[in-house]
Amino acid sequence: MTQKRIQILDAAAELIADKGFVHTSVDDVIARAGLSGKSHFYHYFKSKESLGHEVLARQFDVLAERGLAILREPTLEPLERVNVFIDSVVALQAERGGRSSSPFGALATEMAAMDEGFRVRIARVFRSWTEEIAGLLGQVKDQLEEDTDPLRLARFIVATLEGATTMARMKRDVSLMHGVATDLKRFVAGHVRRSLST
Amino acid sequence: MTQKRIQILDAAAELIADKGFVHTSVDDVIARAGLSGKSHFYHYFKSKESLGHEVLARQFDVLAERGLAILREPTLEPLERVNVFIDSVVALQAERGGRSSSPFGALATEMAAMDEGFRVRIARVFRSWTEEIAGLLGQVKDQLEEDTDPLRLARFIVATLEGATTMARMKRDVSLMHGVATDLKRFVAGHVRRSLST
DNA sequence: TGTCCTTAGGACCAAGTAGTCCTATTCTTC
DNA sequence: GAAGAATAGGACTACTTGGTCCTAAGGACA
Repeated sequence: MTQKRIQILDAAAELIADKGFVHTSVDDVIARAGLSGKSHFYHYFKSKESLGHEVLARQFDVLAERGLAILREPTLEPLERVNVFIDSVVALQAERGGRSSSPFGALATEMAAMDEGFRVRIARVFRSWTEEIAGLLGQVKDQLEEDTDPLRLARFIVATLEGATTMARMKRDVSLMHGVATDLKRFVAGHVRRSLST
Repeated sequence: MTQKRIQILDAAAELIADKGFVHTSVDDVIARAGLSGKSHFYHYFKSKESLGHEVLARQFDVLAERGLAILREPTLEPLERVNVFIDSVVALQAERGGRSSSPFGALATEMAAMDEGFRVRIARVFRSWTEEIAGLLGQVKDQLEEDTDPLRLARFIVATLEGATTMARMKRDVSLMHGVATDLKRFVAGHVRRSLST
């Protein structure tokens, strides 16, 4: 029952990642997902817009599955988790050959511009990542320099990852993400108290 | 003669920043620019697409030049120029009230997805900034820590600024860019040799 | 066997849009 | 004052697209 639904979601995700949401027609999705026609599609989704919402939500879920698992991994030191998280974003991007999506992508930008609902959803994704990381940093605040603001640092991390992703996609060069990740980890390390850092 | 053309370009830029390229109709542009009708518009532009190209090109020029002008400002110390550049990106975003406008905004992303030429154009802006910054850092390499890689650091700076811009736009909160900018400048300062930094 | 969900397929509508064409009037400029 | 460009305005075409509606066949399950 949900099987076909997921097929549709996947087909749509691919098409959108490729051509953007606006340039993906319902008929495209129907063809790609192997549906019989409009009625078949509308049997599963109320509208194209709701499809878009679900695609975004699903994309976030996929990323969240990986990302949040890392950020909550109890066997790792909090700061180490942040590092592994950074690497995982890079890895995910590399593995998808630069054509990712998710909030750390461009599809989001396009969708946000055309629909306020989408924008809000994406803003929420940014926030949840930021808060998750900030929470983690807050846990180890005693290990950080006194003037370190966990929230601000978290925002910085998220912003940089997002920027690196976009840059990599535009330049068609995933490799540069590694360099950015290296510096980003160093940036985080720079907030660790000197007395503890060695 | 070019006056009206510019009016049209400006009107289109505003509309596109607001609703995206696809959702901006030629009639919208006509209304906003105060033209008499289709014929009036097509008197100046060959097609909607060519209008899009020109709008984008114009924005890029303004932005790229603005950035490069700062990075090449001879009266400032190289490292100071980088700081001013960072601030200027923030200022630009703030001044436009978080509304699109950046080269990595809605239009650029949307167009990049559907047109290879646009993508290349965006990549070029990234590259010119990155190279300019890297060159600047290279000039003062003797003032920097030995393990500092100018190119990598330059990429980091550009990526972070881009990410912060996108995040600010999504969250409709320009203020968070200030925090990112502050941290970014501090990070750059952190690469200056200890013996020189005081 | 009967019921309900799924798949099929197509007709159709309403709306919006890019772009063409045609005719006039006004404004510049030589 | 004549020529050409700019402005005005509207009719009209061709096409795409989201979405509705209707009918009917196949499958699952009780």
